[in-house]
Amino acid sequence: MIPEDGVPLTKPAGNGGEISLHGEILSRLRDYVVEGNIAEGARVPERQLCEMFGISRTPLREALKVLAAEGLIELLPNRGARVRQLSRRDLDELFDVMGGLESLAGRLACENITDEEIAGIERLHYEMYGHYLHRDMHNYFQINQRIHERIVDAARNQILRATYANFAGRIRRVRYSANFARKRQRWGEAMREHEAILDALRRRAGSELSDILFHHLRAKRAAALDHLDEAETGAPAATSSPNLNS
Amino acid sequence: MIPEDGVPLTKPAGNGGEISLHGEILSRLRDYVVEGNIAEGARVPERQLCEMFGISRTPLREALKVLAAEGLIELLPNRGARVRQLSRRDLDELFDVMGGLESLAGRLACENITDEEIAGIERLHYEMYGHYLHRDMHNYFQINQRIHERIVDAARNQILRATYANFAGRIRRVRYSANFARKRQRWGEAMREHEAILDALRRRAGSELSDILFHHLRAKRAAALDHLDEAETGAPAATSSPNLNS
DNA sequence: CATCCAGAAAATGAATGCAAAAGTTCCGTA
DNA sequence: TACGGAACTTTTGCATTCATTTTCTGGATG
Repeated sequence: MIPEDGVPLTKPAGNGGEISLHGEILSRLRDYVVEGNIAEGARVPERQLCEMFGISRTPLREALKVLAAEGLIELLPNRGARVRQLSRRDLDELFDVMGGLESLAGRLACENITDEEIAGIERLHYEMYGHYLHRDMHNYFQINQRIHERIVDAARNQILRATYANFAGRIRRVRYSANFARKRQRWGEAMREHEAILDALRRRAGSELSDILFHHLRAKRAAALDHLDEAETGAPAATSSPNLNS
Repeated sequence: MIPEDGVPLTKPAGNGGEISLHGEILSRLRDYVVEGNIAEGARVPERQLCEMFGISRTPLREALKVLAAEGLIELLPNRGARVRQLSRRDLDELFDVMGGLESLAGRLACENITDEEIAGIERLHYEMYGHYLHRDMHNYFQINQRIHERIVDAARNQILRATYANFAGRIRRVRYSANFARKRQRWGEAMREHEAILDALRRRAGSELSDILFHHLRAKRAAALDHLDEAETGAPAATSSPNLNS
């Protein structure tokens, strides 16, 4: 009658050291798909992946079911799995949900964040500002992500954190290809919004920060999807030939 | 190079007519767990469920992996699956995420809802008010849920809808057992909040509705978890008096 | 009497097997 | 040549099998 203990596994977000083969395969396959190793809409070759991972079909198929539940792939009956192709509508929806989650994170962060954490975010902010001044898009983007992650961390909500990570994974490919910062105007706006975010955070103004973050994500969405429209309507067949002019 | 079409299956939320055995089992098993047929923290008997559903272990185990990813159960390596026991902290977090999702739903609903839909919600509201006056808790609760679902529907975001359904399933058992409405005071407050919700919806005041809904859920959370504390410790805990600053 | 350990029984995790469905090839016909 | 369809190959979905691990049982030992 001893209350049994045990460490739960199978976190939604991939953790480092998996024990079960299933968990290991799940993480690796998720990364494999998120990193874009399979074209959107293309088949997920079961047998081939089995050879690649050196396992049998059973654990791989279990991982496929989970990835399907996560929305990364879709299962067609008797026709196997395909990498999910995100429509314009899907992206709209995903960005909005991300906006809602960040909005929530900001609100909760205002309830829980410490002065030290705010100071840390401020440091990141100024670092990011430096990249902005130098037009260093890549590093700007990196720091930007880290700031948002810090806010999510400060929300002190593991479930929110896991959910956020899940959705972030689903749009990661698009986010990278978006490169919204190409537009000077938008970039400047984003910086100003980030200053407002910091300000609201300092004042622990939860509702206000919630609002700012939602609109901030909306602006990101617009930039990212406008870019998508350009790529799609401009040259249908061109898969990777963006004109890098500004 | 032919763009292949096909109807995606494997929706996160269970739909009516499943085709694959796996999907069918997933839905049925999810319902089975959510409805509380297995005690919290208890083992999920693989073999027994196989017999019950009349299938082999393979599709059942696939479903278990998915349910684990959804957070309904947890998998202990070499020791099988157990119904996830939600700690006080988990419940806090889940309610807050629900609050964030409803908050988002309200904001989006203000952008998209039609007058007809508002009229429909108004009818439900007055129906609910009738149940309130008659102290008919069960029907009050039913209508209450339907109103919140209507708002989520009006958000016009399928991903939000699916995510909301997922989390709603995870706390369903607690929500039912919560029976917050037992407390007269809280019940009256909830009614007033619902009037404010309707008002903000009519004015399409997105940010405002977002705020109201979050605090509405926070109040629900407090009521539900205070009730939990009573049940667990025997004495009402005075740990729930957070600063709900705006 | 409690504890520890060996062995049996059961459950788990993964591999393999098999029937059915989908996809492919190839040939006959208009 | 274009089309259709029959036969073959591949893939999928699920069942079954097998090696480990855990859990249960029972008895020996301090």
